[in-house]
Amino acid sequence: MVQYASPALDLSFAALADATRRGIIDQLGRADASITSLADRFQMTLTGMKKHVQVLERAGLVVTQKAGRVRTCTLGQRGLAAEAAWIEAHRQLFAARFAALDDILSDMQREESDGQPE
Amino acid sequence: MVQYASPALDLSFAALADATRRGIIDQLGRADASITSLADRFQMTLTGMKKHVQVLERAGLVVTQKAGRVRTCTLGQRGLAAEAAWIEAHRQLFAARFAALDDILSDMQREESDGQPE
DNA sequence: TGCATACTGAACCATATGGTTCAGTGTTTA
DNA sequence: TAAACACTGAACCATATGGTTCAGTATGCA
Repeated sequence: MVQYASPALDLSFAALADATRRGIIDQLGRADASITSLADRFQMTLTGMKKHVQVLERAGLVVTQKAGRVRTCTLGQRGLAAEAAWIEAHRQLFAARFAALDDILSDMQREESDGQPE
Repeated sequence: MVQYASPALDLSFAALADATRRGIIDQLGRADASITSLADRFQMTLTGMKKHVQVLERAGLVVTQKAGRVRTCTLGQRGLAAEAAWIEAHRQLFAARFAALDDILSDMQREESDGQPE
């Protein structure tokens, strides 16, 4: 497991690769929530939910704070900026590749029609 | 591992959660490549590279085709549209949550200054 | 024909992941 | 003060991941 690149993106994309965790982000977008309420909603043990929240926290997507006996989870201020940036940059890569392909295809078509005037 | 949501996003975010695989996408953005050339560039065995390519392929991000004895890898036409859509939608969620917090804070400030006129 | 190339598949390994249970610890509240 | 609540941590389990090696198979070229 050589590391030539962003461990931050590793962590956040891995965090997003699980439906439960994407659901937690959805949920926290509506309102802050305790571990217990999230565990209820996603039908999971407290321990299981805590692990998911920790994954999101390590990725910087969620922030938690303990007040008394309840730990409240909130969306992290960092947001999804870095992830959006990577995705957008590479969306253009995909698009450019297909544009290049289109060029080749239209070149081929031009050549073809050049060979057969009208 | 209950599944209430998009296994497609599970696959693609998981595929993106690895620096080598993000690097492969980078590379394929510049030019199509064989398994061998990718394995060379990322200093990995053929078998190891093949596994990465398979992960990308299962996620629909890469398409491969075998001609003779060489398998050529290309970016998939599907692109990163679904992933971009999810991220953008949730970026707004994050933003909205902080806008709400700002409102609360400015309310608090207003109340405070109301109590202490000039 | 025969050797080099390019991939493929099985088997293996260490570590990570997604979950559980059980046994705590610290906080509220009746 | 005692019971209920909210979380925490350790231990365990099955499966997935990221890699390897080794032994093929199929293709291309001299």
